[in-house]
Amino acid sequence: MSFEARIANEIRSAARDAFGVELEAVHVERPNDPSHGDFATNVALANAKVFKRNPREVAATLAGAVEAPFIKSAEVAGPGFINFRLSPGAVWAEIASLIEAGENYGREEPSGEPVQIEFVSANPTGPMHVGHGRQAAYGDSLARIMEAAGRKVSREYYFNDGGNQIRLFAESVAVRYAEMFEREWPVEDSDSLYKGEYTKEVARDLSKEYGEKFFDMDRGEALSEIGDFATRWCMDDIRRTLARIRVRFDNFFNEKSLYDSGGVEKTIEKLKASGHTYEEDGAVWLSSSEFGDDKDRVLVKSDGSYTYVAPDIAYHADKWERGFRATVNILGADHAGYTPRLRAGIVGLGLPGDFLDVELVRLVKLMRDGEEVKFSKRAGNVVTLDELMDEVGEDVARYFYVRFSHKTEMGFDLGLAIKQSDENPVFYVQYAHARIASIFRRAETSPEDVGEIHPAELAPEERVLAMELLDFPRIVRNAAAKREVHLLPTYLETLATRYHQFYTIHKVLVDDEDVKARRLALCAATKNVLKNGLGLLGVHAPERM
RNA sequence: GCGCUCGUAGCUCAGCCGGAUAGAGCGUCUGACUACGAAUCAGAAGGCCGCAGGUUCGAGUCCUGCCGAGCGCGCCA
Repeated sequence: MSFEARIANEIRSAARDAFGVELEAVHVERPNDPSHGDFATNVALANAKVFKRNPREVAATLAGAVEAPFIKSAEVAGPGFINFRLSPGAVWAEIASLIEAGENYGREEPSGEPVQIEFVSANPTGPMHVGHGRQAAYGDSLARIMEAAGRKVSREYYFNDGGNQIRLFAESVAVRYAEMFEREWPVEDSDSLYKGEYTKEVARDLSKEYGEKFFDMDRGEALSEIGDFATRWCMDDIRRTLARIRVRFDNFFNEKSLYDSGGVEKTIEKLKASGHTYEEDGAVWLSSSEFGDDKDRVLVKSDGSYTYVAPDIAYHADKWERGFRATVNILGADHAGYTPRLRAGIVGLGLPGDFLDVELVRLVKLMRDGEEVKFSKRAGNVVTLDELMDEVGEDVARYFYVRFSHKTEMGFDLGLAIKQSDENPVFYVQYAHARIASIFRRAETSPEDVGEIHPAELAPEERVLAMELLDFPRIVRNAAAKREVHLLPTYLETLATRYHQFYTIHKVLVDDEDVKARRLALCAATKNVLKNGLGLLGVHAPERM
């Protein structure tokens, strides 16, 4: 049990004994100022009305009543805070068990209902770009963090391999393909085609495998086959990129299977039967405005084809049928308006609306030499995720992506990122880890074997470091609950600072065996937390650098 | 116009369930390597926390309004 929880329990029982008051929420926090002790609580202030007494008086009574071996002192301060100091023995015991826990420190065994997280879900019409990268890094880290916080997680990638975009993409490749044989592939609207260089690569591979066969085929069949090939090509490429940025999925789900299984049709029929649809102008509309959407949406167009909403609703019905009762969709901020209509469809099917939860990730504003790089997949001037990683490396890319709240716009100046890579916060955190590894090499021992710890009073830098280390599980829980991945990088940078400060003032490898064992324990504990924390972000913790 | 997300140091951003003197990195300036890694540390400068009200013992944090930014508001996805 954390010190916060243990202190809260002490306070609760003290309030019960001294005042006959049953306290509900007892807020215990770490003060910013070390002179205010290791922990502080504002109960006397926050519950002034309940106690019907002067807060300072209440605080004094509570502080006097608290008595536990792990608490060294409890003092009243300011308008009525109670400041706690922990006994060194208790702190060292926690540090020892932290080291003992190893990779499980900060991690709870997953239990209960699984949550399904859907993210990236980029269409297979081109390589992943830097915007996808942010969603990939955020989604994967969130999944890891939620797992660490004790939630079962299933990661899924939904890809659209049918529909208009794919048809356009097939045509784009067909045009390139024809060029290779110096022939023509007539298209209606060449402006809407994908123009990226990669379309040539797809065409080259296509021609290698099939030669000129598509010129002799029925145009529709040819396009369908080319589309299949091009889609597969892109998915292979995307999977490679995902692997490179260390993002894994439990399942890749394709839109086509929903048509093949009749899922889309079944969903539409169900919606019709539910009475939440109507026909107008030859189209089938979903009465989504009944469920909070701005307006009603078309499900089936007047030409009989589906809008993208239809398969998406079917897809979510499928998630429900597969047994998921909680899902999180991670989407680009440009899809903000999409949630209400999808939720309307879900509710229309009789499923609970909170089955679907959405996190919007702001787009990445990519800068190069102070100028914004506009990117558009069709125009072809995309900066791909692979190019970004080529320039700054996988660790920097992953770390940088999640360093800021996913809700804020992120400006990423490529030129600057390369130039400043030496001063990058990733290296700051990694350096602390490598530095510790170096100490253990010199000490000729391992972090798992630091010897017996004989508790003693901690120096200020040691105490601050220790308290930071013991805060890790709370940070993980908090990040998971709020789905704010950036709390981890923020924490790790603070921890690294605490360690560097400790390191500068205190020599670890001293002659006094007791002192050495305690300091080595702090090093081992820090190394462990840095490694676990970076692991949650998909960033390496190097032994040397 | 309506909706969503934001507005904190020159720049990029933190800030726990409302707590004590609002923090870090980059940039600028000054110091510290013949002790375990100087990719580090210590210090300085730099703030009407967008503006105005409200809630209360206490507001960067909660509420309302305004100003500003981004995104969305298709029988595109």
